[in-house]
Amino acid sequence: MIKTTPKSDPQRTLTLRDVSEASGVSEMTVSRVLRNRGDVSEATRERVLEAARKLGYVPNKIAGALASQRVNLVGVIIPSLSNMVFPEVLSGISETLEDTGLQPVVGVTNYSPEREEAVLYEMLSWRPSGVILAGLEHTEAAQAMLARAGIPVVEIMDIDGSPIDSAVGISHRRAGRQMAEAILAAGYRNIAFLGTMMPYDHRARKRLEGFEDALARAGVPLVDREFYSGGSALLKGREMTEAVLHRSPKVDFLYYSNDMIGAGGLLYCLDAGIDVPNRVGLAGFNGVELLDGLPRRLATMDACRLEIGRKAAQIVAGIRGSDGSLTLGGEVIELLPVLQLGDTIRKI
Amino acid sequence: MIKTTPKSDPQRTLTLRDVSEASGVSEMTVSRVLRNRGDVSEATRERVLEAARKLGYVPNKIAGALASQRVNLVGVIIPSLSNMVFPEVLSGISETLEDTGLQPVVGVTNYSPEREEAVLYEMLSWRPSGVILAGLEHTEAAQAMLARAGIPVVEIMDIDGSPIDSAVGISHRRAGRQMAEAILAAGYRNIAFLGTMMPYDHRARKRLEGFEDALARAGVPLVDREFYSGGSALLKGREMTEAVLHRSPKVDFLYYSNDMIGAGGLLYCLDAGIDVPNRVGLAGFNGVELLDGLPRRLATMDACRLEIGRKAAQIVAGIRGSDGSLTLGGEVIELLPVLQLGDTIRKI
DNA sequence: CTTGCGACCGTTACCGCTAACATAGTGCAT
DNA sequence: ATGCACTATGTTAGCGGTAACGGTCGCAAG
Repeated sequence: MIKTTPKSDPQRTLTLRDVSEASGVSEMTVSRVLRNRGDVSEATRERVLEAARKLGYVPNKIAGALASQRVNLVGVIIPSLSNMVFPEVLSGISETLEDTGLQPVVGVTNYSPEREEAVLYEMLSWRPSGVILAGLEHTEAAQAMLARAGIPVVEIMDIDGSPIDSAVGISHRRAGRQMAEAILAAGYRNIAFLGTMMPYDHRARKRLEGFEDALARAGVPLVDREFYSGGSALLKGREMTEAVLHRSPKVDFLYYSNDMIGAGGLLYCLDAGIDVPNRVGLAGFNGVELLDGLPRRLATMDACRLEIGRKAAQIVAGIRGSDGSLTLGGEVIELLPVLQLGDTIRKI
Repeated sequence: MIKTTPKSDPQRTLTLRDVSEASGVSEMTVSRVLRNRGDVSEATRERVLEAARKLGYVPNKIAGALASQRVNLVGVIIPSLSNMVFPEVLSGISETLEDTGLQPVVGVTNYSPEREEAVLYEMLSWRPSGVILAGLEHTEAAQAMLARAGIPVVEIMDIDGSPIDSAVGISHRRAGRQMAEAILAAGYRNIAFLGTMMPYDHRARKRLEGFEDALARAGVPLVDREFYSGGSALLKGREMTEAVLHRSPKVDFLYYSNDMIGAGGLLYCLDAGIDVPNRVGLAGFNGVELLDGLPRRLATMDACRLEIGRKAAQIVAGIRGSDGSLTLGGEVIELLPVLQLGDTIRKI
């Protein structure tokens, strides 16, 4: 039986057969040429490429993936894009995925476990060759799906918990402790916390836990705390700072759950003529680039975002690290954030 | 012929057949249940759903898409994620796509036409049901691919040019002109421009063109200009502002190509004790949320980002707008940005 | 003159799912 | 009883590629 394609419709989307007919070889040979696989003579290779180019053929990866059982996609699931934190992780991921033939596909959950589950389901239904997702907390169904998927799963950002497969991140509890210790060492004793209210921002919660833990060990209670949700973080930082300083005048240190509200607080203090870091000290978390432009350098901790992205991508792609190490799965990689004192914690 | 699946391997990825065997109906019926299509009795529906749930079945969209020739993906191609502008457009897109069954898939070009072409090729090879991409400037090959693809194509952000299919955006030339007129009306006459150097940021270029055009018509030349690339925008804004004000002391207005460097400039001026807006006026572009937290409100123009995302998604999804209008393709929708004078242009 | 082998290219049988059509049962008016 | 409309389910034939294997041809070695 000879199959032919109707020449009539010029806008039909092209298939391998079109290229094969145009170049006088079999579909298989065209496929081989376009994938650079198997032996094809230089002459036919060029003939095929020429035909494909002229026709404007774009391969159908759907068919290809179904036939080969291989998909060059990696699902990346993150809580938010408006955070500046996650785009940076993404950079790390796509950067190292670039020369592996793998491609990241991003899904956003808005910090909702249910949305995460839905996004994950959708992604797995495209049979990606790996999944990278933020955090260690997921719905039961999501965990089951991941465990069943039979692909590398890397949970990033956080390592305080038990991963499904691999994990790359920092210990937020330890980060909170470290910051508390630095603050105590600088002599501050009336400390307040300002942060997000999001019930599902587990990492911010863990930082606060570590922070309070270290304070408690030194016998220093948290003097005040203030939470927010939504809105412009910079503005919220201003407002919350004003509120706390009015409500608790004796407060001498403000620990923010992220740099953005910390920056807002810093701007407020400078505006209000408050002596930073002597009257009040400030610290944030993340080490965002934005801070470089501020009048004073906010104390913060770098969360190793780029490096987390890189390592996670390496695991999914099965790449050796720069040190020659190969992570096969089931490993936990802890990165160590660096404390940057900046200009908003007084030197001892 | 009776097909059976080997029960041996418990980690084999599941197919419709597994669910069909587990629930005692044909694959087709399972397919119908899972897609909510066609008539299925309540009894079998529940039996099937139960079996699917218990097995942890995740459909294979690759096979489904190939068979049905329908893919619920929309390709979205943008220059950058670290700009805050594009995530907001994305929000608009995903928000309106949410209840259409369509799903956005994001690709990033880093302002490189070649990367855009590569990303587009990759995307089209997944046969999405629509493409949304930033700007009207693309490589020839990219334009050809889009024209051949036979799907809705929406070019966003900019309308100063000729679109392939549909376009939603603002006129950046006009935006530049409007800002120039407002600045002139406020009495400023020694105006400088500070912006990105990226050769492929066509929209910034067009704004500058419109800006200079309006100045020229009033017989006012641009006194100075300064370009940057890379680095922290806020910091660059500070540095560039300092450089310009030193080099051209008579400058009385600084027009920035985006709000981020504008904010840096504003912080510099406040630090340096420069009287804003009397000694020097400032204006940016975009209306980013960040600005709300600044000590003074920077003059800017809202670029209608959310609305652009929404409209673009509506076109791709074939949804009626809130006014009942239905865009079929080939239309250009111009949105009108709103000038916000803020506190950095003196009132007349 | 075979034989063997590698380079090159074609044939066949799927991949997992769905469109389209076919079939069996059921109730109801004729 | 007969036919018909309608519901609920099954059967068949692909979708557009690719893995695996088969064939052909030219040429050097036996």
